[in-house]
Amino acid sequence: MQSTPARAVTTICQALQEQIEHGLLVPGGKLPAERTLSEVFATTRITLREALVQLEAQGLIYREERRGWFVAPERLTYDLIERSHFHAMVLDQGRAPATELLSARLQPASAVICARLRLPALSSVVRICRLRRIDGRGVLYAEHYLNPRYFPGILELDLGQSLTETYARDYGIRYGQVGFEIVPTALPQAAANALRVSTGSPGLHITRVNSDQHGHLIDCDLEYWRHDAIRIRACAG
Amino acid sequence: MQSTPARAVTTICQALQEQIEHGLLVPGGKLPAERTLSEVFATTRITLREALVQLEAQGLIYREERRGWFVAPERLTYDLIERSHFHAMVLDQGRAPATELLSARLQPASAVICARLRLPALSSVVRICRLRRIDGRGVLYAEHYLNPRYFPGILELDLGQSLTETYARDYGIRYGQVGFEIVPTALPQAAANALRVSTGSPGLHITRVNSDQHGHLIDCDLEYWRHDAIRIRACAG
DNA sequence: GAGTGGTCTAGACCACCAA
DNA sequence: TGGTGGTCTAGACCACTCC
Repeated sequence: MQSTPARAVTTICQALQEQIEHGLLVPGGKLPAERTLSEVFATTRITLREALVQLEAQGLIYREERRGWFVAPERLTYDLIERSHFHAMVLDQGRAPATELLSARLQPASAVICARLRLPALSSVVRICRLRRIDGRGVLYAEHYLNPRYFPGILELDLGQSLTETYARDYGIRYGQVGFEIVPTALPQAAANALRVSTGSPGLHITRVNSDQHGHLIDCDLEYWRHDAIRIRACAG
Repeated sequence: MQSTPARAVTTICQALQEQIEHGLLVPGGKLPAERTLSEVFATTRITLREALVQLEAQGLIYREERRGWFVAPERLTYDLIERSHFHAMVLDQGRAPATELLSARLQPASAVICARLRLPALSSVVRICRLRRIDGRGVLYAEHYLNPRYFPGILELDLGQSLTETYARDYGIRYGQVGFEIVPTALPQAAANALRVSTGSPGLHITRVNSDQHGHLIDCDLEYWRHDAIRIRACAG
């Protein structure tokens, strides 16, 4: 059937996959060192790494820059329609969310952001960069861009919390229409660094453009997810 | 700023990226041979290939099994809300669609399909496998599973056409509610073969579960897209 | 049949993480 | 400081594509 006569890489993938599926390697657990594994499978590190990269692409294992390889936990389900925010979503699914504020400041908007928010050239926007974790593992790097007109003084608030809740509590703003754009691509430098992922590894880029209950474009956010950490759901019709 | 002192791989990526963005390499065009490129950049094939794989992950270039590397065309925009079908979508975006029927038959449903279509164990389903192309390039491998109860005699019809139109024309069935599930993962063997992609390369897996205008679950399809060929849009609220 | 990509070997050095 | 992962070298053979 299969013309390929059992590649070394394939054999290694299957062996590891079997061990993982049978629970001999637990989610979040660390794999043995690459050199050890390459001895176990009687091959070179290069070949072994190719197998690991393939399992990484499948989402079965993941890598932490310079720390090693780990068994991937279950994906988070992200429902496009039931607009929940990160903390609630993660809690609902029995996991522990955390948010780390990386930076927040007022700055000139890039051309891309001006277009998304329909702002004139050289407008200022509030830019908030955050890292989100599930059970301690960084899964999402997000850049929020807010139209400052709707959010006076927001830089003084606690931005480690849910923005959705801050909007409602401090500004009386709730989300109305939301536009999504989902693109599978490599993680850009900033996202890769924050997620401690090697540069150029596959990721999922989600752009959200948010309007409030009155139809004003209030903000947008650029989300970069580890590709193995997410499953998107939606219902239409 | 950047602690890394300009890796060889990074340098190569930037050089190629620049050439592509400035149109010296046109979409669909073939890159020079790997050995040629490795000489141009004064490095080994292994290192050069790593750079190519990274550009592939970014969606800038793609590979055709044993045929070489090519510059990736623009992505197709797939709108979850405006339920259009493949042919119409592709035409609307000024491209040329094509569909190739790979197989079609009645067979016992797998457990996964039974669950999706809420069928009892060991039910039979119609399974239709197709390859879809844009401007001649294979971008989507799709497996359709139809509840045969709603589609008597469908295996006798021309399945190279739009199923959506066949449903409407021959069975008076239109789509009602549709459920989506989107998961970034490696392409499985069958999809990789059909798309002439190397096994285990990254892809996007979309599962659709379709109801008709009366709310009956009529079919589902498992779609496997080249990760660089698609951009998903949706609007909610 | 020539050339290409797919696969694999057998090393090496460095930077960083953990102990 | 030892071990790990990140990166790179300099080859090799095979199967397939394309001429």
